[in-house]
Amino acid sequence: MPSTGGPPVPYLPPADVAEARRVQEELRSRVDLVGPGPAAPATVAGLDVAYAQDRDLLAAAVTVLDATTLDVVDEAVCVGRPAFPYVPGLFAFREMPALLAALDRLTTRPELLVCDGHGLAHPRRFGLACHLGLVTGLPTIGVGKTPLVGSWTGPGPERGDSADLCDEGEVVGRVLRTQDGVRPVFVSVGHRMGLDEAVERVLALTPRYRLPETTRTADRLCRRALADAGASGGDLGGR
DNA sequence: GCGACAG
DNA sequence: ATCTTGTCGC
Repeated sequence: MPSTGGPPVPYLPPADVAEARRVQEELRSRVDLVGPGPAAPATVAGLDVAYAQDRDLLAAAVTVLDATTLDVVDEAVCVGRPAFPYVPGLFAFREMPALLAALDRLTTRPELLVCDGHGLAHPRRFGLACHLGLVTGLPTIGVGKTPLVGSWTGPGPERGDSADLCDEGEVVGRVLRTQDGVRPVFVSVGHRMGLDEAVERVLALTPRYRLPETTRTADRLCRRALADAGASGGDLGGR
């Protein structure tokens, strides 16, 4: 029986920065960094958030893709207010409430979540992808566009070339070239997934562009939702 | 003490 | 994240 990492973890909004760090320290041991995840997932979801700083608004989007065709088969958004200030390393507390609300609005249950941000590659080894994995119980992967922690050498210039991302003497992720000659992305395990497996999934999601199709579709959706929220009066909701 | 710092 | 023109290259 594949483990889901124990009993469900509720999402609890922290009162301040110190409490947020304590929550991460407490939950980090419950992450499953090995997996394996689904051998051949039928669906993969992408999550992303867009901000309108000046209006104190945010839109969280989830798109569910057919893992083979990469067509969008389901999607949901949630427009709301940032739930926490932006503090590097505590990023999850800002976006999670809206992301969870969007996930709740899906009509299907994706088999894998690809997050816009890191998982294990985090100062306390508990980035957004890990937290989202524990709370949803789903396998998750973190894909960051820029590093938060760690150092590396390489990777080679071609699609598929990669190098270990190391921090404090441990491998916390993989720096992966998803297209020939483009800047690499930073892949790390979120939950219920091994690193090699995560890298394979990301490559399967990047047949053409630097970023996974999941991230690209979710990005377009949350931007559109934010624009609509401004055009249609400004009331929240998500439909 | 000084800088760095996912989105 | 977001604010933004032009520019290099396929």
